Amino acid sequence: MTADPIVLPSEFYNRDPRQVCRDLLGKVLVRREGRKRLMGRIVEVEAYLGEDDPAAHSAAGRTRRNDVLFGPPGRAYVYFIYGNHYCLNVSCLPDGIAGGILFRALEPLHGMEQMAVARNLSLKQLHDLRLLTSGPGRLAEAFGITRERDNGKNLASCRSDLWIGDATYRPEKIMVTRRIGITKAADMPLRYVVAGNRFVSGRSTR
DNA sequence: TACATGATGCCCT
DNA sequence: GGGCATCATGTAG
Repeated sequence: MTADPIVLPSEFYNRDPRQVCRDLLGKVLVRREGRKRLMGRIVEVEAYLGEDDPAAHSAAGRTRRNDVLFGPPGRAYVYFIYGNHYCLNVSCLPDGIAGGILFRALEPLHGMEQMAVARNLSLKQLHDLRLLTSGPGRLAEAFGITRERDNGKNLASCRSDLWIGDATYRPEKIMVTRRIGITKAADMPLRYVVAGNRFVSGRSTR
């Protein structure tokens, strides 16, 4: 087994979500299951700016549901959507100021078999690895992420069983587009993708 | 207490 | 390309 990547400190997230988005592309999401590891390279994220962003969960002010977004940076904000799916976010900006980033797609790096089991995919379906982690609901399911288990967890600590590590990999080119699946503030360019990466969600991989 | 809605994915056509 | 499952949350009443 290769060594774990170095965990990114909470200061990394203590900035404008748009800047964190750019720097997060290419980093690695790690799930520790005992001695085993699930790892995926971050290739698609979306910024949610806080109380001034109509599309953000924090737009209506602080509630029990979105409390993590208002808390300290580098924490996991997990919510349940459409009665079916969990989505993973990380909080940004200092304690008291809302802001976060939605993880939309990963490139699987390690533990693909276990991800397939978590996604209820057969070996035959495994011919396309995009089915594992392309899309926010998919990647959450592949990594076993739920609100009960992970909401509020510190992603900036390698003592957590879910955290984000640095990587030597740097995306050649970053593309910025509109965010997916929202109606309010839909034309704001706040979705960041690794250009040309085949694990980016959506129809056109470009 | 009731109801509308949603940062999705899957299956069918 | 479109319909639909399925439920936590927030808001209205």
